[in-house]
Amino acid sequence: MKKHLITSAIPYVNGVKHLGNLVGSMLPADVYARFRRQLGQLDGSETLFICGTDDHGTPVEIAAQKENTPVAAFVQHWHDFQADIYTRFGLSFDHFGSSSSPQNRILTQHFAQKLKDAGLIDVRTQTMLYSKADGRFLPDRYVEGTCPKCGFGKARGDQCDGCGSVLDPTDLIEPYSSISGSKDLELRDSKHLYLKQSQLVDKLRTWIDAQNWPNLSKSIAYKWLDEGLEDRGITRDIKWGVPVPPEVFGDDFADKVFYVWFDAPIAYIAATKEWADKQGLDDSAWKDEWWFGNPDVQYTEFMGKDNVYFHTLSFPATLIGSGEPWKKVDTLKSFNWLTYYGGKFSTSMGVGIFTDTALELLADIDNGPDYWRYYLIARAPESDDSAFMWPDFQAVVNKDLADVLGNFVNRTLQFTHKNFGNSVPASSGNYTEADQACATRLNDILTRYTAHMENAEMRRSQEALRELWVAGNEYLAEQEPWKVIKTDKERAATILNLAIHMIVLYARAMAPICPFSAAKIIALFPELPAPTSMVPAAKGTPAHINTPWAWPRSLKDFHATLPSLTTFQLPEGVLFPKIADEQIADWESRFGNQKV
RNA sequence: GGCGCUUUAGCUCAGUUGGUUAGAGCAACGGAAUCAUAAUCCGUGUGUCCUGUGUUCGAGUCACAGAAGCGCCA
Repeated sequence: MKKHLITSAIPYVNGVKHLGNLVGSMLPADVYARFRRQLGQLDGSETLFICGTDDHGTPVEIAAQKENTPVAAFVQHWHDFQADIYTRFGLSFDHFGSSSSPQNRILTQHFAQKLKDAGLIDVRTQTMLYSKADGRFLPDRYVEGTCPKCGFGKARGDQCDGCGSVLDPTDLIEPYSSISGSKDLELRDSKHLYLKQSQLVDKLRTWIDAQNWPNLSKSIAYKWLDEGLEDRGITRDIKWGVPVPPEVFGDDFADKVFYVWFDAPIAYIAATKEWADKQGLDDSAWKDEWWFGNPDVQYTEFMGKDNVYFHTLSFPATLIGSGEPWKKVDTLKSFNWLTYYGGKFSTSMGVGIFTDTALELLADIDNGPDYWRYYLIARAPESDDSAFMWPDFQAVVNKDLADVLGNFVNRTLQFTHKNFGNSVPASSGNYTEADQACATRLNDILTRYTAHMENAEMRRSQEALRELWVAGNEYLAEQEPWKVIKTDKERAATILNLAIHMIVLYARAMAPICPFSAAKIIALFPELPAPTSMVPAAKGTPAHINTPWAWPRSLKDFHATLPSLTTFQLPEGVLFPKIADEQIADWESRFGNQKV
């Protein structure tokens, strides 16, 4: 039986993520996972969707220090903060873990041990700047000084923002610590562990040759291989991280931790163990079933393009180097950036829309998160960077969700209600050519839609979904039940019966992209099972994890999985309230409407 | 600096292995209809397919050079 393992790149724990982070991996991964779960109800396949926060590294350590908060508490706070936001966006992780979990510490140390056993770990000495005032080694970006090339006063140890030169911290004139400002720096030697990736080049190439990845992913991977993959330092002189076990690597390493990019991808595995542990399952539930040598597992990773290197080379190097049969990625889906009016979303500059703000802006609308989900999927930066603009957001949401879909549901149910009350009018069973043509068309669209979903093609999926909705409006315009009913009530009943079934079809088909709205529509039909949630409702908003709705792969599948419909309710209020022009104008003035 | 991506209708983008009059959605304009949240449906596009050179019977589609924008560089 097929098993679909899905991971989204884990967001850095420090602070709130913006919409670009959301659309770059977690949201498309969620759409794909939801689709897989629904399809699983037809083909029996299982789905596991894992994510978490990336907790380690210097930025977190320093941020916590500045707030005078213990790092672990700082991390826990932001982890919970982010998890809550994602729940409210309807992200249906089976588990949202932490790279600072005990599970990850054990696994990371396990991999380091295995790599050492395989002879792939070297000890090398690095010379780095040490700040006495800060009591720590300074990573490149935390050293500032005057650029030797252009004289720019605030050049960083890795690069000069004045002239763009790539620098070494020791190049800087009058270097100082950007943490404390102290100039009391000195060079000290420090021993570090290196992963001998250069010895894994052949194995990696053989593996990558066999992969069916998108061009972008493959070309990035080959580029690194062609240039000769360099050995990589996997330890750091900081305190916050997975400790390097001195019993394995010696006392020189007692105060060191693994580099954040060494332990972060391992957290995919560790978070799966967290998931199993939480339910009291034994190790085979996460290991043998999902990660360790099960040939039935199909593994799909979602990430922004900046993460491709780590997922195509460095993480696989860890897995392959271990000599153990750990599951490696099968399908690697990478995204470009969402920009704010063509400029960068920037956390430090406060440019763009952050996920918590996005939720607040539409807090009055109970399916408001779907507005974001739908829009972001429609504009997913799949082949190129894609620009967020307020009027575009308004146009897509109002036109597609409110006018095309919302109005179809409303016009169908209102008209039916006037003529047949709350009962679903029975079909005569006599179908016209037009009915057949409509069915054929819906079937064609569903076939394409399913194929796009299987390939995790977001924009195309959204287009197909929209086509389904348009087909319903066209059918009504053609059949004119409001005219037919004056002379032939039975025929009008058949038309409406079909239109009402389309509503349910739409709800099931849109559930991966717009789960909240799908649930809202399904709730109009008392005979249809309501969604249940695995995740506790956060702030009154359920995540709708377990949708009991089979995927409508075809009309045949749709009908086979549908209980008979006899009654319905009119929606209370409007399914998709529109976003007003004044609202957009207000947001434009608040957040800006030009490139920064 | 190295490498890569992008450049197609006012806007956002599709265009498979090169093959006849280059497509979709939005916007705009015209019309139909009135069941519906004035929503819907139908119709309307003379676009140096960034530029240049080349390969070819034939190029948006391939090659080379260049321009602009963007990204990545562990």
